[in-house]
Amino acid sequence: MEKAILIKSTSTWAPVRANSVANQIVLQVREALFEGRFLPGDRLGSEKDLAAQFDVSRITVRDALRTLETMGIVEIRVGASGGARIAQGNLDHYSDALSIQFRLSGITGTEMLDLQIAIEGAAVELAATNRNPTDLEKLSNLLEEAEGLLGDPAGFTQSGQKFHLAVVEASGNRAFIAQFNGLRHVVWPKNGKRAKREIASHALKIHKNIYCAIREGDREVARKLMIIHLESIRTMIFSKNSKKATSGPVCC
Amino acid sequence: MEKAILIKSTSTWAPVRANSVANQIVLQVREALFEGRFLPGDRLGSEKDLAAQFDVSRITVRDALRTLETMGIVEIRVGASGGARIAQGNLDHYSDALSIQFRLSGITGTEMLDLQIAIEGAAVELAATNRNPTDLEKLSNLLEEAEGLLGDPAGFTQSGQKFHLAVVEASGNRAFIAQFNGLRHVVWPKNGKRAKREIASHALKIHKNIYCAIREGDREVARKLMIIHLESIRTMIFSKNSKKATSGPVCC
DNA sequence: TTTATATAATGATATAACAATTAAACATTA
DNA sequence: TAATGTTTAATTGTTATATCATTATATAAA
Repeated sequence: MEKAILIKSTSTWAPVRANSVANQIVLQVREALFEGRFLPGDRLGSEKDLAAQFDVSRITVRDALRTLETMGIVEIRVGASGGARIAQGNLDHYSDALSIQFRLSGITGTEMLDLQIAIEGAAVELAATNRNPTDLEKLSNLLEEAEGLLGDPAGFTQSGQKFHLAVVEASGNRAFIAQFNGLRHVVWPKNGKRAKREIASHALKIHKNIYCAIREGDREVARKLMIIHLESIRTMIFSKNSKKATSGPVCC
Repeated sequence: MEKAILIKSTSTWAPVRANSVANQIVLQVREALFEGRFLPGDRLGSEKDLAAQFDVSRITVRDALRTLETMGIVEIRVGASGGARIAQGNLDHYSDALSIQFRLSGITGTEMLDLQIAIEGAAVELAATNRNPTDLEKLSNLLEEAEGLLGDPAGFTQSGQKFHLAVVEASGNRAFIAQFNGLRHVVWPKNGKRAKREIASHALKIHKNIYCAIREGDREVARKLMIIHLESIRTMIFSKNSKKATSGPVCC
C-alpha cells in the first residue's frame, strides 16, 4: 500500500482535526471491518509487516494497533506466528466503555438505576420464556446458598448479586447480559452496605418468588416482582440524605 | 514516582499484555479516575513529564496514553500547553464500543431489538412522568411533520425515527438516551425499508396515541402502546424469510 | 509418544533525533 | 488603544536503531 493513499484524505482542505497517519490506519482497518472485509480471526500481520505495507515506521503502526486493540478490534499475540488478528467479540470492552463514559458524563445513580430496572425487568420476562433446566438449577442453587448466608451480610449481598446476574443470563440474550454487566460495576459500588438479617430474609423471599415465576413461565408476575424488588432497593439507597447516593445497595 | 509502585497492581486479570509497563500506567490512571482522584479537565502532564514521573521512556507513556485516549479517559492536545487531560464524558465513545462489540460478538438483530424494546418501553414510562411542555411541543411538531410525509416513504421513516428519539429524550434520563443512540445505529441499518402509505398511516396513528398517553401522564398505556408498536415492527422485520433480518424497519 | 531444549519470530522498551503543530508572548500597525 | 502579524517555546507526531523479554514452533532426546 502506498503512502500516498494514506495522505490523500489529509489533503482535502484542512480538516479542523488533521488526522495523524496512525489514525488513518485505524480508520482503514475499522472501515474494512464494518464493510465485512475482515472477520474475527483474520490475521493482519506483524508490526514489521504492517509497517512495510503502510510504509510507515513500526512505532506508528504500534500506535495504531494500540488504538485498535483498545477498541477491541484486534488482538495482539507475541511470539512466532504472532502479530495482530481481528478479535473475537469481547463484551467486556463494551461494559468497560459504558462504565467509563457514564462516569465521565456525570450520569447520576438514579438515572443508571432506572436503566438497570428496565434491563432486569425485561430480562426476567425473557427468562420466564426461555429458561432451561440448567438455568433453573443454577438459580435454585443460588437460593440455597443465600439461605445459608442469612447471617453473613457481606456473603449474602454477594450471593444476591449472583442471583440477579443468573436471572439475566437465563434470558439467553447476550445484549442484556453485556448491558447488565456494564451497569453492575457502576451502579453497585464495591463496598455496598450489608443487609441486616431481617432485610436479607425479606430479599431472599422475593428472590424465591421471582424464581418461581420464572420456573412457571409467568412473565407478568416475574416482571412485576423484579421491578417492585428493585424499586425498594432504590428507596433504600436514595432515600433520606443524598449522601447515601454513593453507598451501595442494601441487599443485592 | 517509583517504578515499584507500578508493579504492585499487577494483581487481577491476566491478558497477555497485563504486565506491560504501559498497561500498569493505564490501570493506575483508570483506578484514580474511579476513585475520584481525577476530574474531567485535570491535566496529567506532557509525555515528557509523565515519562519522568513514571520513570519510563516516552514510547511507553505514548502507548499508555494511546490506550487511555481510545478509552475516552484522556484527551491529548498538541502544541504549547498541550498534553494529556482527563476528558469530558463523550457518549459517542460508548455508542462506538457498542456497535463494534455487538458486531464482533455476532449478537443477533433480535437480541438487540429486545434490548431496544426494553429501553423504549421504560423510557416512555418515564416520559409520561417527566415530560415538560418543551418535550410535548417537540413531539407534537414531529407528528405534524410526519402527517405531511405520508406520501414520502423515506421522509416518513426518518421522521418516525426522530419521534422515537424525542420520546426517549422526553424521559430526561441521559442513560436511556445514550443507550438508545448506541443501539439505533446498529439496529436500524442505513437504508431501511420504506413504509407504504397504509403502513405509514397506521404507524402515525400509534405515534399519536403514544403522544396522548405521554401528555396525559398515563405510564401504563404509554408503555403498552410502545411495546405493541415495536413488537409489530419486529414482526415485519424478522418474519418470513430470514434474509429480511438485514433489511431495515418498515416504518420507524 | 512424550518431554525437554534450542531457535527464531515477535512484541516491549529505551534512546536519540527531527518534523509538524499550537498556544502564548511579543512586536507592529492602523 | 485595539487589532493584526510574527516569533518563540512547548508539545505531540514520526522515524531510526538497538536491546530485552516472551512465545510458538521445530528439533532432539528419552
